Amino acid sequence: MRLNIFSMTEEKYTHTQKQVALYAKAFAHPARAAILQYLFKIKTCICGDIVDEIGLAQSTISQHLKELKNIGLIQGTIEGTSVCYCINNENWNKMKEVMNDFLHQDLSQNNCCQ
Amino acid sequence: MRLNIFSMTEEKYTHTQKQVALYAKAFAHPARAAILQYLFKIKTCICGDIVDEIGLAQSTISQHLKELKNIGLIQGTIEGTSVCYCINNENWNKMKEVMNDFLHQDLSQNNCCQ
DNA sequence: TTTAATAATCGTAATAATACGATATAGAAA
DNA sequence: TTTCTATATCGTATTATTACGATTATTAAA
Repeated sequence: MRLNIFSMTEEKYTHTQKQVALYAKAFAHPARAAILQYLFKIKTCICGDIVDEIGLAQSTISQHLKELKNIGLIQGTIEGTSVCYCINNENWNKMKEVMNDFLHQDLSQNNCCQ
Repeated sequence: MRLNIFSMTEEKYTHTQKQVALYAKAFAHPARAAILQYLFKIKTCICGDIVDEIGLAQSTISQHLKELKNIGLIQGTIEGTSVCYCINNENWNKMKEVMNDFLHQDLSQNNCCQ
């Protein structure tokens, strides 16, 4: 996943559409959904054990963590020889607003086929 | 996008995590976000003009529509020589529930790095 | 029927995502 | 310093996604 792929920078799409797509990409792999859920579940920062929690290679987890960090949904703090990761509340809430607006579009009159 | 890619069928992830990833993939391209927004905006079914609305080839739009239809978020009804597409309310609401649960996980105690 | 319009599908090229092992880096402990 | 531990990054193979033109299929209209 990259930020500057062709379709993301095209003027073809609105800012919102690009934002939705970008955030959705963060969740579009079950490993990242699992990482985020885990960070919420333990309700604190964790140093280390994500690799044990999810059965993927250390380098793969690191790659997923980097993507989540680039998007801003998590943050990492160096803690000695390990890194503590946790949800970035502020950015998570910003993301939630964007996604909520998208998910809660009004459907009331959209029923001609149903 | 396919439903049966390796990572989606692995027992490694929970049903929820796989569902979140699957739904997120639907939004993970700005063209699909745009198509869905457009279907909401016009508040009715549309026969045709999605191709004009979004500047992509007809075959590309058709591909995106197929993906959205496979996931169940939209439905198409043949109407003469064209096809009327609209949001599938029931499935959209199911998706919303899954995504809402994921997005609204409790953050209150998750503040040790912030 | 023939022709036109509309959308789906096919074939395929280009790009992106994913995974993993190997290696590098940085800090802690000895 | 040397060694250990934890994590990041590199290189790369595999697979998935995306886009588009060409073709096919279906229905409407002439």
